[in-house]
Amino acid sequence: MLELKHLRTIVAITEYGSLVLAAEKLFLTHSALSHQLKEIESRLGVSLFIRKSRPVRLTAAGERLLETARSVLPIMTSTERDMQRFAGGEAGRLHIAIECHSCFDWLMPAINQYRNHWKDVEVDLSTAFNFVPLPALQKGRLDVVITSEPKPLNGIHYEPLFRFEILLAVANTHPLTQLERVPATALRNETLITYPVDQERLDIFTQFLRPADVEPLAIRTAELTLMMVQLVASGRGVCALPNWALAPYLQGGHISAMSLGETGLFSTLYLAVREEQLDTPYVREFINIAKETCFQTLEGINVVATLH
Amino acid sequence: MLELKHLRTIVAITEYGSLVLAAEKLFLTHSALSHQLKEIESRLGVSLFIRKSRPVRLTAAGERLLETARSVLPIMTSTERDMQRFAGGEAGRLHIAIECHSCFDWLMPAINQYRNHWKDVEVDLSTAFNFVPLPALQKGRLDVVITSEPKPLNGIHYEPLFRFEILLAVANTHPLTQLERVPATALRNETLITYPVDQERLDIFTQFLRPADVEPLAIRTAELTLMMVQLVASGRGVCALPNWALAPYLQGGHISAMSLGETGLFSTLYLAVREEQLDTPYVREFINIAKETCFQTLEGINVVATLH
DNA sequence: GCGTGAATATGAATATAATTCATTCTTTTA
DNA sequence: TAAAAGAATGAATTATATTCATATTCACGC
Repeated sequence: MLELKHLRTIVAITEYGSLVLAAEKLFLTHSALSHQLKEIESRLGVSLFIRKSRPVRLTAAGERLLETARSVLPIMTSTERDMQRFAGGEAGRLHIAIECHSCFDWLMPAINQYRNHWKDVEVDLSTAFNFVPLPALQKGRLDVVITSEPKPLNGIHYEPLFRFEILLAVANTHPLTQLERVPATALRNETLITYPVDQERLDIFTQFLRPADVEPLAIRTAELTLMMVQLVASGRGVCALPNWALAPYLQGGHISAMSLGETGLFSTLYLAVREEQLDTPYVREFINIAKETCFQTLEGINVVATLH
Repeated sequence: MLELKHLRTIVAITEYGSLVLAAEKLFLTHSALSHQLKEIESRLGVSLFIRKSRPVRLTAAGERLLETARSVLPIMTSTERDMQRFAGGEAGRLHIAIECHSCFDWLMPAINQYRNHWKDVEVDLSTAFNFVPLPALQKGRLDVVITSEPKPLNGIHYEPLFRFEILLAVANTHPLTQLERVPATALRNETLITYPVDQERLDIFTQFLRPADVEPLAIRTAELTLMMVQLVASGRGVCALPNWALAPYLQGGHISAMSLGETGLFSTLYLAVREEQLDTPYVREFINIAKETCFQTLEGINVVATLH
């Protein structure tokens, strides 16, 4: 019933004091304004202006409407400005999910740095341990997924971040420390400690043990890297972790680590986004900052990182 | 560009989770909604909903728009409700002007009583000593005029309030107190005290002195009734005032008063409004309260008031 | 008063925008 | 994987807003 154009009309008429002038400023003929005014007045059942006097004066109802106009129109203006910022890629939403437990190390600094420059982007981080994140990315529930499995999907772009080696961590006193490289079969006598996720999502199984048709003696889980390392250090099992996740413990001499298999077990971490978002400034910039930050972090802990 | 219907659309879609349901609630086909949504999205250059998922989800831009909708739509609703109250005559404006100095006595209580019941009427009182109020009433700058000169004018309705006698007030020791009725010629030797307004507006001149072709010895003015009475009491002049304005001073015995001429000088006070407003509840009610109140006031001071 | 110029109002014609209908494409669920 | 429900699309239709041409009203000067 009441529309914004009526509010704009009220404001213009009171501001310029006449239909003719107001019409000009609204890029209309005075006839159009007259019709519009008449229409809304008869709809509302009140008159808004007293036309018998010049300049035209507001009635009490007109005053009330003007008050509304003065509070509503600025809101609309600022909303439209914000829409432009969304359109221009200055503002937006970045719901990030990580599939890998150890990613916090470099992702947190990245997010903090990013937030400083992109105040109008709503950043949200969640772990994707209990759901498959890529379909959610496709459907727009997520905007960024950090994964090491770049499954080709319609409309999804994978940006390689870095390549890393998965090492087997063992206690310093463990007999396997005698070997340079650990064959799959060596794990037949070991308790393997993993994150509590589906084996399908762990390279140690999919890339190493299964191809060799090996099952470890036992499997137990731990939530955090630190917990896994402590279990390993006390000789209660072994675990496979990225070199950069193990680095601080290796440097502290708490545990030892060896390559897996003849060639070593390598993996690449990817940042997945929707293709349509690839050229959006605030997304593009997140990718850049993420790359820089993980590089710096990896250098800082003295792990050789080979970009894909 | 952005219109209220878009805000309503956003709200409905988020509330019902689907275009089909939202369209139903908005009394539209889902096709119409789809077109509308597409149109505004392409205009703004942003997408507001992610349609790939069901129920449809808001994008960040959509969230921002929803926020605006939630703050703006209630304002519009309450504005429309207020418009209905204006239309129904429950709310309005009552700019009152009085031409007669002594009217405050009964008008103030009337206005106070009125305000209690009609909170949504903006009451404003001004004196019309320096301008002619009736044209202003015609043109809508005023809504009520209290006058004793019911000049027939297009679209103006005069509601008679009461008839009263204008008495000549003199000092208790004044020789004129010997007379029952004072002839015009008796004022040739008197100083006449009046309100500081044009003589055209004073009945003592237009109805009494001029017809008899009499001019008083001298004329001096005073702003307030009390001042006039004090001047009269101390023998510095005489003055013509409504019986009800003089009543308290007569009862106190401070001054004396006599009728003017053979028949006495009478006048009637009218309440003037625009004809079109006569049936508006809040105006009608003001007329009623004004009538009641001046009756009560006049009775209270023991002055016989004859309603026209 | 009465006439003049400027402002506003009105009616019919026109242009613009919104809505529907019919159909296709997409997503979800059984 | 098929069926059903939801959403998108294009063309036709309808409703709405605007203009043009003209009439009316108002303010101001004589």
